[in-house]
Amino acid sequence: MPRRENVSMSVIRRLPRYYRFLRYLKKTGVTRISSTELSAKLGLTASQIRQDLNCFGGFGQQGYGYIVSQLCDEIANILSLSSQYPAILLGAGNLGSAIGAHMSFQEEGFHLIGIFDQSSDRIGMELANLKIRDVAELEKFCKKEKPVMAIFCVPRDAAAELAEKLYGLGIRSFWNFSHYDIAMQYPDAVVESVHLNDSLMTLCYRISN
Amino acid sequence: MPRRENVSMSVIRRLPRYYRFLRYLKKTGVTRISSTELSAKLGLTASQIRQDLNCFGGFGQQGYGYIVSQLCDEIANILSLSSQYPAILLGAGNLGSAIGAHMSFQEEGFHLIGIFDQSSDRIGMELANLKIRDVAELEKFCKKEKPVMAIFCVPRDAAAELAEKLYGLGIRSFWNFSHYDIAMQYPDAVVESVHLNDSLMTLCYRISN
DNA sequence: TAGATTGTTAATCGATTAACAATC
DNA sequence: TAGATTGTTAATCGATTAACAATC
Repeated sequence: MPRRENVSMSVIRRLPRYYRFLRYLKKTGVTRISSTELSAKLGLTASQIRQDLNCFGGFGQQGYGYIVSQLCDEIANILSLSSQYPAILLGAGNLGSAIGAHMSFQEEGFHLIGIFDQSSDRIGMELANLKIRDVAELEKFCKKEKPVMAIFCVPRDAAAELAEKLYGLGIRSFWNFSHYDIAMQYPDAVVESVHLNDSLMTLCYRISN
Repeated sequence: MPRRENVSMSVIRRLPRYYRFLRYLKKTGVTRISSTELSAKLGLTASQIRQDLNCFGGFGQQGYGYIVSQLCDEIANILSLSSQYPAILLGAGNLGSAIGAHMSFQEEGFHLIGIFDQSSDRIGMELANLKIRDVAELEKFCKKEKPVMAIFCVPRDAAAELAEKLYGLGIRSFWNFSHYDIAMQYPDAVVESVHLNDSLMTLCYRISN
C-alpha cells in the first residue's frame, strides 16, 4: 500500500526523467512497456523503476507491464503538472530572458505573471508576452497578484535582498539560479537551485580526472 | 593517505559549493575556518566536510582548522579550474545566448571558441565576442580547432544528430541542456546534463506535497 | 493453464555520521 | 602544556538491488 509521504528526493528527481521518456514513447506510438524494457532504455535497474513507481501506487499489471499513456498521466499527476502556480521572474538579463521565454513556452505547473528588473534599459521592454516591470513595484504587485513562486536570475546581493522581501510577503518557493543560498536562510521554504557554474565545474573535474 | 581515484560523484558535486563559499569568505576577509564553522554555514555535518576534503589530501591543521585562501586554491586545483579547455556552443537561441554570455564572462576551466546555429537569422550575429557560424561548417571547424567540449542548447532531434557527428569527430565531453540523453548513447563520454524542465517539475512536486 | 511481469520483502551496497586517537 | 580541531576508522543510516510470491 503506497504512501506519498516520505518519498525521498532521489525518487522525486527521477520522476521527471520517467515522464520525459514516457511522453517520448507515447509520441512515437509505443503503447505498452515493461519495467525491464524501461530500465534498458534509461540505464537504471528494473527493480529501481518498480520500487520508485510503487511509492505512489501500483500502476502496472502483472504479466503485462505498464500502459505508456496511463503511466505518463499518472506521473504528470504525481508531479502536479496541471497546476498553474503563478510565478514571477526576477532579473531579465541573459539568463532571466532565456528562462522567461522558456516558461512562457512550457507552462507545466507554473504560469509566469510578472517579470522584474532594476535596469532602466530593460524596464518597459517586452519578454514572454509581459512587460518588464521596475523592481520597485514588486511589493505592490505581490500584494495584489499573490504569486506563489519566484525565479531568481539576479546577482548574489540582489538575491539576498529580494529573498528577504519576498519571504516577508509570504512567498515560500523559489527557483534559484543565483549564487545566494536561499535554502539555508529560510529552512521552511521550498528551494530548487540550479547552479550552472557548479555544473560546469564538475564537468571540468571529470574531464581532467 | 588520500587517493583521487574512485571519488564518488556525491563528493565531487559538493566541491563547487565549497569552492563558491570559500571564495565568498575570502572576499569578505575571513582567513581561517574550522570544519564545524563551515558545516554550520553550509548546512552539512563537519564530519562530511572533513571526509570529503580528505579524499584529496589533508588540507587542514589539527587544532587550527583550514586556511581559507589555501583551501580555496586547493579545491580550484582539484577541479582543474585553471584549465582552458576549448569549447563550442551549439544553438544560439534564448538559452544558448545566455550560456554563451555566461561562458565568455566566467571562463573557469573552459574557453569558448565557436558558436553554431542553423538559423540564417542568427548566423553572422555576434555573441560572446564570437560570430555565430553556420552549423554546416561544424565539421571543418572541429577538425581545425579541436574543441574538447560541446555545449548542447538545441532541440532533441538536432542534439541526437549533432552528438553523433561530434562523437565521430572525437569529442568526448558534453554539457547538455537538451532533452536528448547523450550519456546513454555514448557511455564513454563525460556528460553533464542540466534539465531545466526536470528541475522545475521537482519544484512543482514539492510545492504540491 | 502457462508465461510473464508486477508489487513487495529481504539482502546488499554505498554514503553519511559518530567517535576518537593523532597532533598542531 | 592544555585546548582545539583535524584525519581516519567504525557504526549507522538510507538507497539500491536481488529475489520471489502474487497475479494478470
